[in-house]
Amino acid sequence: MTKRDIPGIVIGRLPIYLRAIQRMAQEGQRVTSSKELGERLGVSAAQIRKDLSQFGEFGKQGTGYNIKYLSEQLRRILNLDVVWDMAIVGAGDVGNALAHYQGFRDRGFQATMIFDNDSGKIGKKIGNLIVQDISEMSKAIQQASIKVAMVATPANHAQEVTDQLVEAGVKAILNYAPIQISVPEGVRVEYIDPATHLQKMSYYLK
Amino acid sequence: MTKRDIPGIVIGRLPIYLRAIQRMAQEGQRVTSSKELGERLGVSAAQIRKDLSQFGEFGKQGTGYNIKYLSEQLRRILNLDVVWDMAIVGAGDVGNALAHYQGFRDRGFQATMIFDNDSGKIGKKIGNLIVQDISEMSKAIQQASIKVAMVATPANHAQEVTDQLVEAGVKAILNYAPIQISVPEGVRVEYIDPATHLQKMSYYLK
DNA sequence: TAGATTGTTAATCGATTAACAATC
DNA sequence: TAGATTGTTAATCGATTAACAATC
Repeated sequence: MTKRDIPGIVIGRLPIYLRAIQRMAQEGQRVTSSKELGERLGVSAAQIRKDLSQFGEFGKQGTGYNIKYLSEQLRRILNLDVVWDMAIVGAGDVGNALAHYQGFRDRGFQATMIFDNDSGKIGKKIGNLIVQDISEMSKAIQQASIKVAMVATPANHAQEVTDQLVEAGVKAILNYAPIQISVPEGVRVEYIDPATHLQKMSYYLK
Repeated sequence: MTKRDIPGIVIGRLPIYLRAIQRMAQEGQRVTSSKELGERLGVSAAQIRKDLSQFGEFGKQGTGYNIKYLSEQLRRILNLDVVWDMAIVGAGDVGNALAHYQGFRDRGFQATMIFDNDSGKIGKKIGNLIVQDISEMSKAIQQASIKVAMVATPANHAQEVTDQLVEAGVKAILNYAPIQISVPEGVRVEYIDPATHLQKMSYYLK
């Protein structure tokens, strides 16, 4: 099943919009406009209206967008009306920080498993997870029907770990290893690599 | 001073190219082509040639690009022929992982300071850094002429911390707090928020 | 009603790709 | 020489913005 053809760049902005309006909601605000939201995010009002119009009509002329309603709609569109269980692969510093991170739950995700291949770490507790042997990973992920994983291994293990995850049925991978990984059609990968962000900024630095 | 007008989207791809060819170099490869690099990264060969041609002529017809030479050139373009000192703000799980992260050094950066406002953390050692009181931050950053910082505080402190960093002369901020921050002209900000990446993927998840 | 703001269309702008002469 | 691949131009494609009728 392929989604109706909405550009990936639009999909990528929806979580940004959602984050901003959820913050507005927290601050007690009830209504916003494409103008206000755009100013807060540094994007044009027209772009916000255009993006949202791909999915329906969520605003009212003259008044703008009801924050609670728009927030519900965005969460529905992004499939965030459920909480997705996640596996973490790698129990080093990054895996550790991810296991402790409190910010996922409110935003539709929770880490429920963490794996490593280091016998010194297996069985240890990190947050409320117990580090499992990576040799158990495939079985555990299949049994729990896990669809989302975060890879926090060294670069040289990222591809083999990815292959195992895909084999076990994972469909979305957030890769912290500083290397491009390849996956079959139908599996999504996003990358987090602080050094590439820093390097992009250092271009402007002198 | 403004750089000659090269699109930010091009600058953003250079670190990706650099990462890939440095890996090729590690694997002992001497030469590559826009075709090979493109296939590895999932971008078109034409795009790679076009991007690189913004900065000079780095290849040879018939043979391609010398990896060592291209790598040097990219590092020069990105101002990575020096190591940039960085400050970390926030000594929670994220700050801790950043302080321990071994991957920066090879890529042009090193964390040399970490700050927190929790008296229970101040004075403690994280990796080879000692957590300093955030009230000392401005002075310390100015004295060391630090230009790059990573913000790893809760969202509600990110803006005030940013203001202090900018005031102290920081020009590039990597923000891990899940909130948009505003900075004056001439200061760059990049964002890392795992939840937005996950939410982008979950759109495609059912 | 008057003012504000939406959703949408058409115009503009910018980025990507295809094609190819040059040349190693 | 023949084959490969660059750097660059022109064509295509896609994304953003401006403008405005509709309407709350």
